[in-house]
Parts: sequence; C-alpha cells; structure tokens
Amino acid sequence: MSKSFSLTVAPTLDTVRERPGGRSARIRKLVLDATREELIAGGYGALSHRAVANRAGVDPATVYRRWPTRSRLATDALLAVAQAAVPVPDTGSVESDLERMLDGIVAALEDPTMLRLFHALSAASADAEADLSETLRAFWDARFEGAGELIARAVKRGELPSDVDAHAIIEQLVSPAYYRALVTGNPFDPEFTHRCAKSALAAARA
Amino acid sequence: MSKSFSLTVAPTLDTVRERPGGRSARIRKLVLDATREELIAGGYGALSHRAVANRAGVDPATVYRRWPTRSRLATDALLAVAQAAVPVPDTGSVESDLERMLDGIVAALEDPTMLRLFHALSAASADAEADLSETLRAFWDARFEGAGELIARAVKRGELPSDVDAHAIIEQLVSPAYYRALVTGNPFDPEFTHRCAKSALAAARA
DNA sequence: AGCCTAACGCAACAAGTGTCGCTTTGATCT
DNA sequence: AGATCAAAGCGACACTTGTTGCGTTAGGCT
Repeated sequence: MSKSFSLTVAPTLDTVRERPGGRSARIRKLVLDATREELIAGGYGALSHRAVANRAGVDPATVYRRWPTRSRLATDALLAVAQAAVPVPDTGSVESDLERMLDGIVAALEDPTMLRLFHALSAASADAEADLSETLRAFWDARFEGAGELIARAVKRGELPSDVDAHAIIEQLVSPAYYRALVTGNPFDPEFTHRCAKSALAAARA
Repeated sequence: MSKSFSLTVAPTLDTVRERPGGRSARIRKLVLDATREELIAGGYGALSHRAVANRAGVDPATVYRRWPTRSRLATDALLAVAQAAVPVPDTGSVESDLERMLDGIVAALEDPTMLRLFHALSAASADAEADLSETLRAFWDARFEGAGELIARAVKRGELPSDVDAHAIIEQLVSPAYYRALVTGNPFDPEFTHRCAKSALAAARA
C-alpha cells in the first residue's frame, strides 16, 4: 500500500486580513519578496523586520503587525518555493527516473541561493517560538507531490513489487542529499546521485 | 574500500587563551554549561550572550570577548555532545547491529532535550557568519566514529562484500532519521528503524 | 614570596529591536 | 459620489544587543 502524497494547500502565515484586496495584497507581495531577498543576502540569522520593511518600501510597524515573529515571516516567504516542486521525470525506467529526480534536488542544493533558502527554512522551523509543524509538513508534502506517480508507473511496468511504500522509497532516496546539505555540510561527490538511486531501488526491492 | 572515520579532535572555538589554566578553564566550563542549558530552554534563536553570562555568573563582556558570535558559542558548547558518540553494538549480525544503532539515534532524536540541541547545532551551522564547516565535519565524523568497525566485522563474517563503502552505508542508514527529526519534522513510526536497517543492508549488498 | 600581565568585572555607550497610540490613507459598500 | 473603518504610516518609547575603556583580580614565572 503506497502512502499518498497529499497536496495540502499551505495557508498563509500572516495575520488574517479582513480586507485582503488591493493594498494589503500588494504590500504582502512586496514584503515577502523582500524577505526572500534578505534571506538570500544574509540568511535567517540576519533577517530583521526593519531591513525587510526598508527593502520593500513599507513601514516596519506594518511588517511587525502582520508577521509578529521572524520564523512566521521567513516561513511564509518560503512557502512559494514549495510550489516550485521537484520535477518528476518519466524516462521509462525507475532507476533513471530516480536518478534524474535526485539530480534535480542536488542541483538545487548546490546552488548557493537555494541552499540559503533551505537553510533558512530549517533554521526557522528550529525556532521554538511558533509551532510550524503543520505548515512544514504541507511544505514537504507539496514538494514531493507527484513522486508517488513515478513509483506507481514503475509498479505498473513490473519493475517494483506492488506492495511498495512510495513514501519510504522517496524518503530513502532524498534524505541523504538533505542530510549532507543541511546537517553535516559535506559536499557531494560525482557518484552520489547514481549510488543513492541504486541504493533506494535495491531497498525498495528487498 | 571503506572510507575511514577519522576522529579529528575538535578544536575549541573560543578565542585562544594564552593563560588557559585555572580561572579561564573554570569560566570556560561555566559558560559552556550555561549555554547548553540556555539552548535547551529556549533554542538557538533565543540564545543570548547576556543570558548565558547571567546563568553562568560571569560578566557578559567576558562571554562576548571569548565567543564573539552566537554560532561560535553554541557550536563550542555542543561539541561535547559529539563525545557522547553513538554506541556501536556488536550482536553478531549486521542487520541487528544496524537496527540497534539506529534505535539509539532515534531514541536520542525523540528526546526533546537532545532534539533541541541538535536543532540548535543545525541552526548554528546555518548562520552564515562564521565558517564552521571544518568543525561540523569533525563533529559528525566523531559522532559516527566506530561505526566503521561494525561494517568491518560484517565483512569479516562474510555478511557483506569486501568492497563496501562503510561511510555510504552509515549515511544511508542514519540520514532518514535526521531528515525527519531536523528537516521535515515528521514523527517516527514503530517500524521505522527496522525498515531503515533492512533498506540500508539491501543497498549495501547491491 | 613577590612581580608581571593576561584575563575578568564594571560601567557607559551607540545601535538595533519590538511595541504602542495616534493620524492618515484607501478599499469596500450603500 | 460619499461614508466608513481596516489597515498603513508616523513618531516616540522602553528594552536588548554588541562594543570599548579602565580599574581590579589572580595565573604563571623568576
């Protein structure tokens, strides 16, 4: 039985507006764009409401009122990244599908800008202030939305047994990459993706 | 060829003292202990030199002078955790060895106190200010010091081919656990360790 | 034992952060 | 079009953070 990848639509994290048209929406976009730029420039640790406000051309108090904490501000700004979900390849073979998919992830993690954003998300979620567990779950589920189909296709082709756990396979595939990039900081070697794809596949067939 | 797990002795991160005896050493311990308590209490985001100094009964300026940045302070305080390395079991079979080892890791990650400390380390390493890559590498290498022997024993018993990459196996084994605990925040299900141990083993034999 | 000086404590400071009351703006509705 | 009020702007404020200069304390050395 393969666990489904539910795409929970991530709610916004700023305080709910009762008059969300025109100005509010405009300011919201200005602030979140500015926040992303600030995160790329200085990381989560250096993120400040005032710097964001200045960059956005908005009053600091406004930012404080709508996003009371740094973690809410940062997470809200980063939710859009989840939409840029991992592209799910369809090459005709599981092994190359998995390898391609991991290639894309590693490429993102090797891009300094994206790495900064992921680090920021990680740091924000570690901030004990707000409980972002729901939001985070939605973020990561959305990011691997569609990967379930990749596995389903493989099952249909007979490359994998029909009782595989899609979620487990994807987790097995991608976790070493995130572990290196976000936890240990180890660089990626050339054979990394190939090795991980093979390993995940072998595990899935066991 | 199995990559070796080098135990690089982690250097201290405070500014080098020319008179490290007596008082300096005493204050160092007071501060680092206090830092750990502060991290457990409020996480990395809430860590402040002043709070640490007050808890340690030391002047804030002293803490600032020896640990100029929060990330250095936190990381230095957490290096000791690496010494409490993962216990490496020796049950006579690789599969149960791996499962036991992962059990220990998951147990630590499920302990709120330890989880806070790991999250703090992660957040500190994400802080762009200082380059802690060397230190982090030493930390994680030290943490899995001894795991290489576990694999070597398995090879000697003929349970694994002689050309396995010990580092890769351990990474494959533990990364899903850290990925869940530190990145996605997903909880652990009961079969998690068993499944991961089997997967890592299947991958190693492929 | 007594000198030397690295390292700590103390105090004062500038800069940054978060909050609040009030005024002004502009989206929404009659 | 005009009235209404949610939300933004503005300014003032208390609090926190990081730095610096100087006097004092206590390791390390002869």
